[in-house]
Amino acid sequence: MRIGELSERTDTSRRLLRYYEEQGLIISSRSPNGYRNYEENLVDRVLQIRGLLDAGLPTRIIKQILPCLNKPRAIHFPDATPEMLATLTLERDRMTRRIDCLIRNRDAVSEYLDAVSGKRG
Amino acid sequence: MRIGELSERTDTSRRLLRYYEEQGLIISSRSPNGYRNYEENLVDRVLQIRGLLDAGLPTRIIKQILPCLNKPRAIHFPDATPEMLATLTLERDRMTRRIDCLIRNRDAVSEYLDAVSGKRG
DNA sequence: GTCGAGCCTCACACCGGTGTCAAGGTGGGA
DNA sequence: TCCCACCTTGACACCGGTGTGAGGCTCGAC
Repeated sequence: MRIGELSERTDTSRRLLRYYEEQGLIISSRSPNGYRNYEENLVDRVLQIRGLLDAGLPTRIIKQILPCLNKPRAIHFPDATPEMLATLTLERDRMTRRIDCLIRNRDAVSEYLDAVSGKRG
Repeated sequence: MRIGELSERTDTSRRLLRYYEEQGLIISSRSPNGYRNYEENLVDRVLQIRGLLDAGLPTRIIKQILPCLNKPRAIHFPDATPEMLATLTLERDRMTRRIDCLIRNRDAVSEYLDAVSGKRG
């Protein structure tokens, strides 16, 4: 599909899609006329990227993480250098801390909302 | 305590502490000489702010959330306007989605790491 | 052939979080 | 008294994610 369709289906501006490509997060083939061509699975990938970005990860980390997140994961391990594994481990731990922190605060907000809605009203 | 101590204890630059104050996330009294004075509990609060920022929330949202996260929560409900409750509800849901997304991806990374470490090595 | 929609690249601009530096006040110890 | 560490405000600058617009090409429909 072309960029317009991908843009609509992922609710992501064309600008951003080009940016993600520039950052190496997604790839596209080109038609003879220079138009980008996207595979069907890019839809999911873009949504995943958005989610990770929204979760606070920078593109350069996402770029490292994405290759591990493909479906037939166990089959074609990319060439995992020790540094990359270290980065991934580090990042996984960061994510865990982030998750814990988010959960704590989400629950606090939730409790608060419950309390407010439940009080004398 | 003064800004230097708070900075050390929270591992946060003085610059950022002033910025957080400027954004209304923390408050300080002033000594006659103009120096900022911080209460003991600011340490926890700053750490919480850092966590939320790191989790991807912008300061203006954190500012709204923080008042709900104080210890004697059930006691002094701040004046919760309907708009604010709506914002909080919205943000809570965003946090939940973020959490889910982070967990999914964290687990995927984790699985990948497990697979790599477990394969023929 | 021409018009419009969609695509291309390039570039400037914004905003939020943060670093850094300048110029200056404060205050305790040698 | 002087020095140094610490504080103040203010400004400029960066980086990453994103918007926007200019100038130009492509392609299908009329």
